[in-house]
Parts: sequence; C-alpha cells; structure tokens
Amino acid sequence: MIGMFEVVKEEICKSLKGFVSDFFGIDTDIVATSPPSVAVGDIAFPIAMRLARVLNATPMSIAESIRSNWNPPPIVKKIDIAKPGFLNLFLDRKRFLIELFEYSFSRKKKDVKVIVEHTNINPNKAAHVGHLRNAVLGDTLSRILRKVGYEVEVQNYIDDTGVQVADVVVGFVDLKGFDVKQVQEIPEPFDYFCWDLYSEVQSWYEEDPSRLQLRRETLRSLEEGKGIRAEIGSIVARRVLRCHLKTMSRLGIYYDLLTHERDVLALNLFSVVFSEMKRKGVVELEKEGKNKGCWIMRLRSEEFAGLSDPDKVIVRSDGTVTYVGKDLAYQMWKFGLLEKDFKYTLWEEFSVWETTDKIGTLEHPLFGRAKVVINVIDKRQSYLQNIVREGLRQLGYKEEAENSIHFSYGVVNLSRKAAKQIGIETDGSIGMSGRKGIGVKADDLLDTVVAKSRLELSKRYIDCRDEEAAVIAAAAIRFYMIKYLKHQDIEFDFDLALSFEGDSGPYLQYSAVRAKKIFDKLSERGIKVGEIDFGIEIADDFWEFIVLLSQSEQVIEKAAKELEVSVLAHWLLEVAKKFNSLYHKYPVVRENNPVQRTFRAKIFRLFLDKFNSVLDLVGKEG
RNA sequence: GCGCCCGUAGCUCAGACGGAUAGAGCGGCAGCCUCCGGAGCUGCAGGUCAGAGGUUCGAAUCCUCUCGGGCGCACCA
Repeated sequence: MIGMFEVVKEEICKSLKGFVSDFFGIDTDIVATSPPSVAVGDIAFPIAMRLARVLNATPMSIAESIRSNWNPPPIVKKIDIAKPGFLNLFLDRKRFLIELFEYSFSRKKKDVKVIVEHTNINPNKAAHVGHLRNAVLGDTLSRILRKVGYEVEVQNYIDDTGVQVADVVVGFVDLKGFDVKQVQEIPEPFDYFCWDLYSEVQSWYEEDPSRLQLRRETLRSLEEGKGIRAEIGSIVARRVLRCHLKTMSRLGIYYDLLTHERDVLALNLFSVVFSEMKRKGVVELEKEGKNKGCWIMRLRSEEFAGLSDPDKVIVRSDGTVTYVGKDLAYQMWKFGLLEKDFKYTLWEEFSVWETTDKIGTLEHPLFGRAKVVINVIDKRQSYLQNIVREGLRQLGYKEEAENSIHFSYGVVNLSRKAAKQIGIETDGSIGMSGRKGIGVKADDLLDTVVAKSRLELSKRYIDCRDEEAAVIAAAAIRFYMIKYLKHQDIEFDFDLALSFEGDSGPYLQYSAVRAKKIFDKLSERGIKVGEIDFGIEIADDFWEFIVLLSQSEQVIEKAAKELEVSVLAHWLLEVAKKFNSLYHKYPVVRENNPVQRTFRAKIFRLFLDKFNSVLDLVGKEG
C-alpha cells in the first residue's frame, strides 16, 4: 500500500511516540522531517524543541536523553544530535536495501467505482491546447486512480445539441448555403474547417444581431432532432468528434463511454429530477421580481454567503432548462440515483461505447452507478460545480454531494510570444477563444513536435520510425501539461512545450532508454549479473538514489490522495536527474570488479522498474 | 462590492506537517566524447521569497494589513 521508506518511517515514529509517552509521560504526535542531506541523516525529528517548554529543559539535553534512553527499531543504525536539538537518524543502509529488494506490496482492489469525466470538447471545431490540458490531466488522473486500486470509468460528455454546434450549422446553412451533401464532402481536416467557420459566424452575428434568431431556430431543431438543421448538426458533431478522438489517441487518451447530450435529452432525465425537486421543495416557482416565472433553487448555505443573488434559476420562464439543471440530472445518473438508463452501442472504429438514440446493444458493460464522481473541468466553472453539489445536498443526497469532486485546474493562455507566432499581437498573454478563433490547435502542436522528434532522431543516425517520433512527441506534450501544479494557469509557450531538454518528457524517456541499454549491452557481451553482495559499502550518492526509489509507491499514493498529478512529474525528474548523474559517474559494462558491477546493475534495474511504473502513468507510450 | 487563487533567480517553475545553508530547468559563462545513446554530465554566476507588522525556539510556509496580478459571483455553457 505504501512505499518502503514510508513503512520504515512510520515504524520509527511509532516507536518514538511510545518512548516519549513512557519516558516523559507526554502523548504527542511525532513529526518527521528530512535533513538537508544524507550526510546529516536520513530522518530528522524536531521533537526536542517541542518538548523543551513543557519539560522546562533545553532542547539539546532532551535530545541527549532521548538518544541515550530510547531503543529504536533495528533499522536505525545511528542517532546524531544537531544544533538546536534535532534528532537525526541514520538508517542501516544494507538492511534497508535488502528489505527493499524483498519488499513487494500488492495494492488491494478498493471495490470503489470512480467515474472520471474529462475532455468534454464541444464537437464544433478543432481541439486546442487548452482542451489538451483537460484531457491529459483527466487521463493521467484516471491511470493513477486505477493504479491505486479503484475501478475507474472514463466518460467524455459530448454536447452535440448545444449553442456551439448550432452556430456552425448556421454557418453551413445560412452563411455558406451548403446542403447536407456538401457538408459531407468537405475534406479533412473537417475540424479545422469548422474552426474557421465558427469564428466567422460570430462576426457575422455581430454585423447583424437579428441573425441570432437563426441560432435559436437551429437550437430548437437540434433539440427536437428534426429537419435539415438537425441532420447537418449531427453530421458536424459526428465528424468533429471523430477528429477529436483521433487527436486524443495520438496522446494515448481513450474513453470508456461517450455520453451524448442528445440522448440525455431524449431520455428526459431532467423531468424525473425536476419532479423530485418539486416534491422535496428544492425548487420553487418565483412569483415576482426579476426571476418571475422561473423555477429557482435557493442557495442558503454558508458556502454561498455574500452572493449578490442567492437564487439560482433551474428552469427558465420559457420552460427551458439551464445548464445547472441538466448537469444535476446527469450527475445523479452517474451516481445511479435515477431509474432510467441509456441505450448503448459500441463504436467499432474507436472501440468505445457510446449512448445512442437508435436500438442499443443488449450486452454492454454496466455504466454509471459510481461511488465517487470526478469532473475534470477548469477552475472558472467551480461556482457551477458547487451549485450542482448543493443541489444534491438539498435533495438529501449527502454522501453523493460529498463524493462529487470538481477536479479544478488553471487555464492555458498564450504567451505574447506564442500569440505572435500564430499572428496575434498583444500586450501580454491572451486567453484562448474558440469564438474569436484564437488558439493553438492540438494537432498543429502535435505535428510540430513530431517533426522535431523526427529531426532529432535522424541527427542521431537512428532509422527514423514514425511510431517512435510519435511516442516522443506525445511524451513531450503530456509532460508539459502535467508538470505544473494543477491550480496554476499555464502561459503556453512553444519553446517550452517543444523542449526536449531539462525538465521535459523526452529527457525522462531518454533516461529510461539509457538504463535499458545497459542491460542490452551486458547480455550482448555475455556478462552475467549475479546476486548482489550486500557486504558492499553503499556510498552517499547511491544511497540518496535508493531512498528516492523507495518512495515511488508513496508518490503515487500522494498523487491519488491529493489529486495532484504534478507530484509524479517532479519525482520522475528528480529520479532521472540522479540516475543520469550516477550513470556518468559509475559505468556498469566497463566495470571490471564484479561486485561493483553487480551492485550498480541491480540498482539500475531497480530504477528501471520503479521509474517505468510511474512513467507509464504519465503516459510513456499511451 | 463580495468570494477564491496567485506574487520565490533574467525567464518558466518546485519548495510535505512551520525546521537546519531557499532548489530545479531554460538562458549566460567555463569545462567533459579512450563514453553503457551528448535528448547527457560537472562547475560558476544569479534571491531582502512583493512590502509591513504579528504568532514562536524557528516563517517562503500560519495570522492581519498594504501594494500588484488572475478568476468567479446570468433566465450562457
């Protein structure tokens, strides 16, 4: 369940806690910290400073009496006392290493189903790098949760009947005068064509706002699923969705279920929820004021205190449902709170399940009914996500409300340099906007990175296989998207995203390739790696490396617990750097002393295993 | 106006629960190919952790205020 180092640390903490309780008669939590370097110690306890006041003694004398009276676990080899009163423990390196090699943990299946919803790109234009961050974060998170034992179902919500698709339909029908056939015959990349058309339609509306009437008509047609506009709408949504799925598969991102809004509407999920809300008094019909004629939910809890308007419209005065209403219903479906269920069909081209309005397949996986629901969606949506949770709470679904998690993350903006590179002059950074057609398209970025990979590969006289270039490109982009703390906005910059040096995906991959080469060379030359001789002295640099490696499981647990994928990126970088340093300093194949050679080989093998298991989570190959 | 987030090296970012001399990468400078892939390694330069108070043995980290940025507070999603 947790890593070796953590196991050892906890054992020592427990022992120390017991000692402090027995010897001083004080019950206190023991905090452990890391000393500045392994030369100073492996684990440090600032306990003496804490006890100083209570015991009315100097920290140094307390530390001294702990050292002489405490009987620590045998893994502790030595105890030092430093300046203000730190208790610095040194671990028995050999013993630790032996246990590390023997240590194997098995993660138990948690028997908890988690739905992770991510990507959710409107199917009306090409995906841009902002969408990429969502998908990469969501996909990495899913992999992490699976790794720690959850049953994970990945859903991608397709808003195929929304305003954005409607606008592109207006573009085809009213602006371009295209018929169904003409839309079908537009060559690929179809999503690129729509990208331009969509922003064109926006300015077309601005020229003459009365044209917005066309949007309303189209929207109605899409919702009813009738007429030529609906037909074109479904072609657009389908064709663009196909583009998106292809783009994401280039990054190794896949889904278990595509949920179409069209089917959510057809299933009438909301009407069930609406009557329940009325019955439980969660919504009421507003009789007067600015919300007259609307069904509203009151936001009374402390969370919403200070809101200018504490009334949230769920059903508009014209009888249509707001986003929050729809999302609440969908959220309830995910928890299995609704009787109704979709019909499903397998989309063979991408081998992904999706909801359908046609005849569904009888045999399909059981979707929904999750214990925990994680929605990956940028931080600007947190107000709405909070309202959805509040809706669950007011309906009496306390547990589901608790288990509705908004995985919130910062947006991707374009640095002024990046903006300039795509032909936009700005003062500072600029937010991406599909409406204005401002943004770096995901496929363009991928193509650029793939081209760079090819170039770099050919420089190294390696026969350039396309797959390999694609894998490197995917790693570069994925790593760029997860290396930042999630709440941080990213200022997209081509140089940084394309970087193959320093803290980059290719640097990590390269480290793993190097390590692997060692073993290829060993077997090539018929050098056998025997059993490790634990009599060997373990130097500080190797020891630091070993301690780092022993924390791999702990790092994964932390990422899962805190829902912070960047911790994996940081661990990988730290480990890779350390490895590369040792790699240069300590040759393996060239080493003639078999004891040294075996030791190094074994440690590097350990590195390769631990490193790859984490690298897989951030998407080495996809 | 109310609420949330942020301000760390020239640039992009890390800094567990408050701990010891604040760390990386890029860029700059100086080295390293008798080498297991140089997508690398080694070293140097570069910081009043936005500012001011406070809490305490100890603060980049916690509290208050000030300044400066971002975001949210729809019958849009």
